[in-house]
Amino acid sequence: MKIATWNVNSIRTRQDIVKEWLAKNLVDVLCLQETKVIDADFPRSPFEELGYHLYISGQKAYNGVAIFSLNPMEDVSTGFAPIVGDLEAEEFESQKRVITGIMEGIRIVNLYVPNGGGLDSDKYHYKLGWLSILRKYLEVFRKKEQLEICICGDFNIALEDIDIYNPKGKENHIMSSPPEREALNKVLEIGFFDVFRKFTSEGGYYTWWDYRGGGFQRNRGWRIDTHYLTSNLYEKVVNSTIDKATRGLPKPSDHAPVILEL
DNA sequence: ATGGCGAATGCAATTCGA
Repeated sequence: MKIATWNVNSIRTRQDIVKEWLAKNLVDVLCLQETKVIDADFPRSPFEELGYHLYISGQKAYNGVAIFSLNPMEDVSTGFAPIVGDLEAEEFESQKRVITGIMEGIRIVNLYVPNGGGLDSDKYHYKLGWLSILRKYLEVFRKKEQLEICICGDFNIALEDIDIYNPKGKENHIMSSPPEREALNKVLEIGFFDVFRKFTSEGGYYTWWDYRGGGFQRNRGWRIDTHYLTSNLYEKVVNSTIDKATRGLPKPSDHAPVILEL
């Protein structure tokens, strides 16, 4: 089984690229972020024609997540509220960044972590608060279900310096500041492991390259899109790769898809 | 340090992303 994650930076703009990629790769599950479209306007048919079931949670202009699955998913929900309660989730429900469902006994959680703006901005604190609720959300699943969990998506955090092309001075940079790393590490302490690092320990592998300044051509990138797995699932994974070639296509997303194989 | 590029909105210029 293959589970992929891809921040597409607008599903309407990237519709053809995603369809062609899926037709070639036919992954069992594709988790998308930054779909940037309300559910009523989501381009469903190209993907349904390939045999996928679509589970979507979008909004106007920003954010938006979706899961495409070859087999139907069970117990699909969107946002934090159905899991942690309305009161805890209240502040975070207007931005569509979370969708989950069960696929072949695996709880799959697709996330678009807030960008965070500048250090110490309102958006930065929103990001840290969001990660705190995410921890509670995942703890509920761990307690009430006996399922292995795959969380994947755009985390907007590079956990280690080797995940950044030039880590020098990046402790004061969004996506690599110590409080962000600490907040994500607290989530992972529940029992999640970075599956890409099971296979690749060296640096130089990235999933996002800035559109500006020839970031991709110079391989000035960041590894911020990942799968984190509970231990039994982690042990079963046989491969984890980044499809860097998609970033070199005409009119690409600034992120490349990441694929794991069970 | 700054700005650069791209998308959405909505029709020019601004907001947002990372």
